[in-house]
Amino acid sequence: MSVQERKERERAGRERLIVATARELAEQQGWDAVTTRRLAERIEYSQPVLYSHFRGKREIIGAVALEGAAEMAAALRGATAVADGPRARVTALARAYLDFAEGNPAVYDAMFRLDGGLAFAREDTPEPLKDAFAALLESLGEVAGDGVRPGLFTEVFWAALHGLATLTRAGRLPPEDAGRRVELLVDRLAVV
Amino acid sequence: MSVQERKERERAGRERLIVATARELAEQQGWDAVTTRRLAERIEYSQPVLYSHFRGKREIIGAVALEGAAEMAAALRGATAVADGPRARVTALARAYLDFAEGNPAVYDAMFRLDGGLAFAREDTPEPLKDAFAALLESLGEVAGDGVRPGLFTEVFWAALHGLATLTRAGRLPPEDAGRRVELLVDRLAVV
DNA sequence: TCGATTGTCTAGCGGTGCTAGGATCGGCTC
DNA sequence: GAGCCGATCCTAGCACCGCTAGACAATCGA
Repeated sequence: MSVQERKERERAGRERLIVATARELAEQQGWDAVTTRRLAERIEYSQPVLYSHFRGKREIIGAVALEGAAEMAAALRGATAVADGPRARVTALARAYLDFAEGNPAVYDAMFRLDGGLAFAREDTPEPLKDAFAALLESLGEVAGDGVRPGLFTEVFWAALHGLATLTRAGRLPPEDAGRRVELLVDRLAVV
Repeated sequence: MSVQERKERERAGRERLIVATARELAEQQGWDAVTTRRLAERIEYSQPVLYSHFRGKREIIGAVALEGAAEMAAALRGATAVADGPRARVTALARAYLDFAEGNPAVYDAMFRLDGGLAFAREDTPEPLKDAFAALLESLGEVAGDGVRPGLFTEVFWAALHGLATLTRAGRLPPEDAGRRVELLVDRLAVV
């Protein structure tokens, strides 16, 4: 049995190595540079090994997305925990979200822009994704206002943040006023 | 001279054909299916002909984006023209924007998600793109509220719409509550 | 009618995601 | 300890991608 356990351990380790390497490469040079050949070379295995762990490139992106979702949830909770009052929490949440998107663009893309083959907004949505949404909901539910379903409010607020994050990074919005845009968004959307 | 003019006319016609065919193919099967080989086959010329009109695939995407921007601007102005009062105009604008994004997903992607090699939010931004933003500004400037720069307000509102459009289409947001989300967005952001 | 120029095509480069099939290595049985 | 056998991994290759060099043909002006 011990032999089999060791093999499984090694296999799991190699899988983590694949995901970590894909992420690293994506952050360094963008997802376009993450080819199966380059990835295989970096982990010092041949290409087919990748396919013994994942169905294809899409699933690797999905794995990076799940990892990122857990980190984002932690980052959001960390930011809101040290803020006083609902209004301050929402501002901290928005800033933390945009900071995460800016600081981990490849991970953010894996989560929300690319197709990682993951289910969203459904029952069989993977737990890390549900939890990241829950982290948003925890602070945003407080300021949804009367008669507005917290989930619906969270969706709208999230969409606005997502729009700001993607349009800014794609050069569609000038980066200078980023701070003022967040202020305006929180001012108007949150009911304190 | 007449010969040269005829040639230029034919050339311009073929360029329109390329752009129209690329757009059609993208709407039918997605941008991934728009390969230079398939595109060349559809216009019944060989691949290199594409490169005598455009530097590469990116520029073709850019051309589709410009065409789409003009159409979107017209659609937005058409929708707001028949609405009474600032509040109704903003609602109509938001609906028209999301309808355009849903009805022309490939064009929308060319404009705002893919890299078409176009400059945004700068002086040398192509006129159609500036005009599409202007169409947003015309209705949104009315409801920016005191002390808020209309341009900044428009950017935030636009980002929210963009977030809703992209997250919904990518399956990140359930499509059922789309209408309610727009209502909430207009309610909170617009100062009537 | 002939030469030059313009236009178009064939063929091919290096790259992509992915896979079939053979070699090699390890653990298990005798 | 020897030899079998199955798991594991790699080499080689498929069809496709964006893009381009260079040969060829059609068309124009003299």
